[in-house]
Amino acid sequence: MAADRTSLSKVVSDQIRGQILEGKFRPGERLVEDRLSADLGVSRVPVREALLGLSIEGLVRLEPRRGATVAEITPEIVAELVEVRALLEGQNARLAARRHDPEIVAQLRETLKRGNEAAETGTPDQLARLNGEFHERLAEASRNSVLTEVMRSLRERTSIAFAINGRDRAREDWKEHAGILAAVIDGDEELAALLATRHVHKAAEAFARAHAAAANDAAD
Amino acid sequence: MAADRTSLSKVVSDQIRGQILEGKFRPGERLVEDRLSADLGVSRVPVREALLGLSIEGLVRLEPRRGATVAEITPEIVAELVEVRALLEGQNARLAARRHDPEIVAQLRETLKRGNEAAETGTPDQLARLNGEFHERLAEASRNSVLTEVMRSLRERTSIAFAINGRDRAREDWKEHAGILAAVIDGDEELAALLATRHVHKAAEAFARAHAAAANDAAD
DNA sequence: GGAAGCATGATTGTATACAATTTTGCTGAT
DNA sequence: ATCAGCAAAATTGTATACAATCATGCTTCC
Repeated sequence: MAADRTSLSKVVSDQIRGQILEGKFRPGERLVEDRLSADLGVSRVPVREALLGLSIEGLVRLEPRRGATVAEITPEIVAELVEVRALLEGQNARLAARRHDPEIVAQLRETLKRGNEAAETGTPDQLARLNGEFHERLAEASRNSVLTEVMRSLRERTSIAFAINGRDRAREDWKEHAGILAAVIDGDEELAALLATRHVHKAAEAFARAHAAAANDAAD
Repeated sequence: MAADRTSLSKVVSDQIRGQILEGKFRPGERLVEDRLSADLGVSRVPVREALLGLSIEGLVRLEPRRGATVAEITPEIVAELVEVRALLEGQNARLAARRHDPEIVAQLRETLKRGNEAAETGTPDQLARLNGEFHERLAEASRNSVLTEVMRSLRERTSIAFAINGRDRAREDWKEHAGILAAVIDGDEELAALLATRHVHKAAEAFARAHAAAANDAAD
């Protein structure tokens, strides 16, 4: 077997995170240690460590003696997340435009191409993954690892909420991605920042509409 | 005994975090699980969970199979942290000025008073604690819990590095705090944001000077 | 004398076991 | 029928035990 350069807790953590982000575990759902450890074929210890880590990241809610649940991202929390995320995405885009590293730009172009295709024919699963990939690569373009990590954490949490946005919004997403990338390539810092900030707000508005509509349906 | 509404891992985590922030554990120092568990009178499990959490917060570095060390905050990392922190402190101060909640303002005044005293006669320990308290309360003034938590995480990490700043800088710190608070009370959003951003940069510059001087001494 | 190789001790990673607490479902009284 | 009270089951929190890996110091060979 290849040298294990990572711990089992990390693997378990990535598994659970993945299932949450894919929507396999829904917000509010209980995450029972025994069941997870049985499903993943490990003992409870690495599962506990994974859940603890995810709770600090904000993806899981941990109540003492009452166990773990998938974090419920309320509209109020979304508003707070968006307020911070919009600011950071803006600054990040500004820095990305300042550097406009050719290698990263090439990667972003590649992701953009695949994203545009997926916006038409892809599954929600693929869309979510490509969206994450675009933002991750854009975040790396600032060459600030602290910024990249904070943004990733915020993005994962908003993505749980934004999952209710449909294909219409996905098409808009990728149009906006294209605009941001163009500004980055041009080295137009101000425009890149503006578009990136606006992109977050637009996604949030789409979420707010979808959320209100869903609440209406539930009230019928 | 009063009802334990918190887990032992949390207690242990707070203990270790406190010792790191007080400088009891120095950057680069190894944190051996056995020793910590013996010192704190608990088993290794809560210690492990605490270390894992602290590593996600960025205060501890965890290498697979090689254990935990107190995170070393290099000048490069400081620069990254400061770039993000300055932005967030600015936005936070802007929001604080917009709300200028009387109750929180009263608390800030109280902390400011004690901070000014400590700047003259307090121990480095007290200074660090009061500095943290001021920034924590200022962060709460924005009424954005996400922002508060992200800022706390960034602040803790910079504070490890900024600990080498001496009493001269402490006096400047509290002068700047006074300026920020005054702008918040006035509801002057732009000034509050400017001063808060500048405050972070000034502390970073003081750190850079102190760090360079220390490096010079070491080269002698 | 120095370096490679190996044995030993120290430390981390995972599993299992047990204690403490919470949840759940039943029973019986009003 | 509903609710309080209690017993049993489920679940979490902590401790201990063992396996896997890494660090250290010795021996031996050149």
